[in-house]
Amino acid sequence: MKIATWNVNSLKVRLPHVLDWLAAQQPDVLCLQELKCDNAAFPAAELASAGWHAAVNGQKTYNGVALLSRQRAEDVQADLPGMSDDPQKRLIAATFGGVRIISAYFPNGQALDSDKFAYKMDWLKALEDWLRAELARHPRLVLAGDFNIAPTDADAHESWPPGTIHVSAPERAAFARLLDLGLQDAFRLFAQPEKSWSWWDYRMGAFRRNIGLRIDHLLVSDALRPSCTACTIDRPPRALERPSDHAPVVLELA
DNA sequence: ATGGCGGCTCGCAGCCGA
Repeated sequence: MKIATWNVNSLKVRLPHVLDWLAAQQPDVLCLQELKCDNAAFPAAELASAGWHAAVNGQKTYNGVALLSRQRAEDVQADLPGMSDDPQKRLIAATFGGVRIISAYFPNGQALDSDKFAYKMDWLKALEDWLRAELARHPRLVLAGDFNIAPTDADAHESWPPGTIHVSAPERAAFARLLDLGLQDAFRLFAQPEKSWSWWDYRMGAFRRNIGLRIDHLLVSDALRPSCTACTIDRPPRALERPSDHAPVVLELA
């Protein structure tokens, strides 16, 4: 089983890249984030023509997540139960072949003294609380998405200011609490090149200079860990014309 | 590295992302 995650930064703009990537990579499930379109504007027909089902939790302008798959999604859930008043569309979960797969777009947080950072930490707490129950219901589980957290110093270019957004101690502690629920960072189950990033700023030639962060992750439950055979960051899409600023991350399960 | 890019919007400037 092949599961991937990709923050596309506007599905409308990136649809040609996504269709090409799906055709070439043939994943079982692709978790998308930052659709920036509502459910009515979601390009379901174009995807269906290529043979892909979609479970969508869309939002205009910001956020928006989806699960694309060859098999139809089962037991679809949108949003975090603990954030029922939150209008931001950041999570969708469904079951595929007995594996629970979550596509999540974690809040950015902007800066540690921002209201958006408080929201990020609240969201992380709600995720942790829900995930504990979700893991009990679904031992075979993958939490995939744009976490907006670089979990260790090896996951951020040295130029990223220590202690700031994406690398701060409270964010990393929240990430560690997710692992404590019985999850593994699939990327780190395998030997990887140094300076492996999943996001590069559009500005200042960051991709060409390989200045970035590893903030897109696939966390696998303990029950799935023995099945993991590979996890890689697929850089070439970041080099396309008019790319997303994120690259896909791909997990292979035996 | 703090801006520079690129997406969005009852748009033509400002917000947001990371």
